[in-house]
Amino acid sequence: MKISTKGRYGMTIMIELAKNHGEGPVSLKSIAQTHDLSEHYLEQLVAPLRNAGLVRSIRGAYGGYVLTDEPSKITAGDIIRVLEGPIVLVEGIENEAPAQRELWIRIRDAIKRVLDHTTIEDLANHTEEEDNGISDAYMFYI
Amino acid sequence: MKISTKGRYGMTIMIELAKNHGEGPVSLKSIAQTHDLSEHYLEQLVAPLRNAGLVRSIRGAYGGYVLTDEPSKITAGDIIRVLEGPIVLVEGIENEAPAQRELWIRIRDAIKRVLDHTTIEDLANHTEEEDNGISDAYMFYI
DNA sequence: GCTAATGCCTATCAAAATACTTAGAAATGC
DNA sequence: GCATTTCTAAGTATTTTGATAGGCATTAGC
Repeated sequence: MKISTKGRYGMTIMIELAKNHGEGPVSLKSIAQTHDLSEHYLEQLVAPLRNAGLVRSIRGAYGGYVLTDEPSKITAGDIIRVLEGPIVLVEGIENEAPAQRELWIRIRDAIKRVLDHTTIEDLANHTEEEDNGISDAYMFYI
Repeated sequence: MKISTKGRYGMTIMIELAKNHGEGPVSLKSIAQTHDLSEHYLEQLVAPLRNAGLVRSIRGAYGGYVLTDEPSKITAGDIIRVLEGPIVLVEGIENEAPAQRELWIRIRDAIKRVLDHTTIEDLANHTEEEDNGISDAYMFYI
């Protein structure tokens, strides 16, 4: 159970756009360079975001992408859902035994709550200091 | 972001054992038949559960598997972690920008809370009626 | 108008993970 | 001894992931 690079890099793009909101377009090239990612790959990820109406593109030299809405109005869920597809925790869950269904539903609700209550404004404003003490890789195991 | 059949069928096995706790071993054959699954595939899934000490096997005719502990002492997390591996939501998270890290941490904590507070006794006792109204497939999208 | 910068589109591909299947050996109750 | 069951290992088809490649379309600045 993992979030793929689609979701991750997509969040990277959107948070970068949120940080530059109201200051003109941001090019994928600059994001790719800052985060050391493949520009071509980011192009593929931004396409669904554009189709979903979350970003608007400005073509040509000095072009790039801008958010179509305020960062406070865009949630992590909006982004993750577009990029990871409509998230089905378990395929064919409706056929599953009620006992197990109960577990998937609890997990689904927990994730849903986080995704829908976390905006990219929240995240863009998040500073290093608030992370107090989380540093070792193993701390990120569930 | 999906839970694979490993985690799903593993939960199926463990809930079935929980329901029969104290009444002798349960064979994989019976579980496979009840849930219309491949017995051979279940064999592969139960091996890690045995290695992790969650179940004990009884070989030979009329053999099967039993829980090594009370159903109230075994959590969904114990099972999912064994079968899906130590769950890393995001690979190399410690290198990720603090803004994004914050999101993965919130999701991680939410999932963790559910997994560690849901026991297979909870689930085994869960009855159909409590599901009130959840029926359509789309309701399981996150 | 030319050029550089940028977005847009389609195709291809290698590696890994997933979800099994196949084949058979070893142990045990009756 | 035979049916039943666990145990072990290997093989395989499909899907997903994470890109890479090549080229066209649009625009700002000179």
